[in-house]
Amino acid sequence: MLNWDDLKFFLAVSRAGSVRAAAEELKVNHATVSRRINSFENSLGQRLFERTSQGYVRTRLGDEIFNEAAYLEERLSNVERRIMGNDEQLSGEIRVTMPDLVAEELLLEGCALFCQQYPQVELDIVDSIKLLNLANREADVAFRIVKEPPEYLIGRKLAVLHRACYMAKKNLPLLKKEGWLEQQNWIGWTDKQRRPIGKIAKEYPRFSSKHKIANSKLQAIATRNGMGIGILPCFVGDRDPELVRIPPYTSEEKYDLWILSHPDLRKNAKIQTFVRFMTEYVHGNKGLLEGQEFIEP
Amino acid sequence: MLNWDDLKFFLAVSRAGSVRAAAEELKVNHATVSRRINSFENSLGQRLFERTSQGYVRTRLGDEIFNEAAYLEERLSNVERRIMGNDEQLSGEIRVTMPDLVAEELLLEGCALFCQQYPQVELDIVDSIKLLNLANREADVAFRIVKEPPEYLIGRKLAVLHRACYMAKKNLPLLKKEGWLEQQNWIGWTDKQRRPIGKIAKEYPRFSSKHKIANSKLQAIATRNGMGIGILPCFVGDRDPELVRIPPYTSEEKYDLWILSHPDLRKNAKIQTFVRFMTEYVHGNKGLLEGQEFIEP
DNA sequence: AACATGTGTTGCAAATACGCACCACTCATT
DNA sequence: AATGAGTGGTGCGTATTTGCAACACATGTT
Repeated sequence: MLNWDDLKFFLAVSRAGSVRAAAEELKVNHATVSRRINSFENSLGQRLFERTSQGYVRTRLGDEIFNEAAYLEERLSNVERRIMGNDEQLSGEIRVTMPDLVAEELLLEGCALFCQQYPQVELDIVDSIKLLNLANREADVAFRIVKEPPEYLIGRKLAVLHRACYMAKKNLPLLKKEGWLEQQNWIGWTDKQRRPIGKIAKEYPRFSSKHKIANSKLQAIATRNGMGIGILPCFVGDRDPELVRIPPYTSEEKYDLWILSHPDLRKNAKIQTFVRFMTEYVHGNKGLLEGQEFIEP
Repeated sequence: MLNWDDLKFFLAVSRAGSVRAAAEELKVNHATVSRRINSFENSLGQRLFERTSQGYVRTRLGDEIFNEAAYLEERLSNVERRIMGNDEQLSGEIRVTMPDLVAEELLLEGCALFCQQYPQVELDIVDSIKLLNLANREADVAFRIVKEPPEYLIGRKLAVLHRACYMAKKNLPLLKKEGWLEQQNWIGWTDKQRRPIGKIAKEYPRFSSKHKIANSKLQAIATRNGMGIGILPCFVGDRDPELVRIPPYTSEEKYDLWILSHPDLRKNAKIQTFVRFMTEYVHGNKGLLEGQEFIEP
């Protein structure tokens, strides 16, 4: 039986005049187009195109089919419109979940831009520490900070999150005092993690730990107020005008930021548009996330 | 972008009312239909069918699409007809090659039926011992008697060919004479094979070999005329009214009959129709080929 | 003449779709 | 109840399809 999709390829090549141009239009690799046209012709036992050095030109049979196929495509776009929602515009709801810190500092801005561009789409944003279950479809899209995402989800790594050590900017004059920095303390997270780990923490072996604040946002505020040295994500610290890194100003990569969705939604136009949009948005702010926007004093 | 082929599945399920029935119509596994419908709905973000215990029932959206899709299918048949029509005129020819013996005894009858049902197809039948090259399109379809076909071709095993030992029916009365059978001789093929090989030959260790006839058809005639005991394919011997098997009437499997074509033609409708037709035809005569139609006297 | 840019094809590894064999469930018949 | 014939769903091994990258060839430019 005829493969309907083959006609789509036939039309694209017909109009574009070459395999490569058609491939771009169809957003697939040009080798795929080449092979599918060849396979289509084989299945018919007929040639639809003459191969010239400039590209593909329809044969007589190709011409005959072209008109019918073009008409079909036209009608098909009606179906598509009817399915995709009555407008060309995307509409409906997208449920998104994201960690509160990145949400506040960065992602919400991106979401706002998205809503501006697609006003019909309604975002249901859940800023939750708890990992919502994408498998159960509690959310359509998730931003997560992990090293490796679960393998049953699909998505991309958006950025490598860096962190660095910060102090309150208002204490900057004290830094010149000999021995002052050495007497400072970390701001602790929990009992177990009173001593920060990672290579960056080893730069300051003599720091002690004081306080316990198990929340990133509050850690930032505490640091801002001079309660100690905070290890904060660069996208928080570098952007905060009241914070400065301490010497030697280096940052350390810790986790990765991923955007994830369920494989079933891989072909869903609305979801994928959102994913692409946010991916691009975050890439635009990659420097901040990866701690490259800090300028040494 | 919409996958046009998904509509084909949508239509089939729509009409058949269940995944399994649609699968049969589409000649694919029902799991495939199930998964494609689910994936289609996921890509739309909307349901096209309600799942009931009796099967799939269209939703309101499904109804809307159904009309458009049904119309598209109708128009699509124009394309198909046009291609087929063109196919008839330009290359409405299938080149088939087959061994002469099976051709005469069985396959040609099937070909005749095929031509009757598809009068627009012209068969170019080459009954040749020499193996034509399917890769060079010297033939589109080949019937071959082998144990294992070359792996660069695709096809199916049609039957296991059996052979048995025959004598002229007119000599049947002599069989009652004590010791007559033991004095008979094989009809030889070539020098090297003057003594037949295989387990069936061992049943008659005392037979000598006489004559040399290197052609199956002529061997049959020779046997018919009482020149000796012939080892013949069952589809020749069992069907010949002038031949009978000798005791203990057993048959032995020797080669397999295959129908083969080039992978490039895997999707060629004409070829595949022919292959399917002939496969079915030969299956209908399987008993004869496999020597099960002989009734012991 | 060398080069860049256009064309389509092909080998190979990875992604994807498929068929098979099973399962769970519903419903009608025994 | 027990059975059988429907329904759809799922895990797994395999077959097909795809993308990538490297080609080979033609054409126009430097």
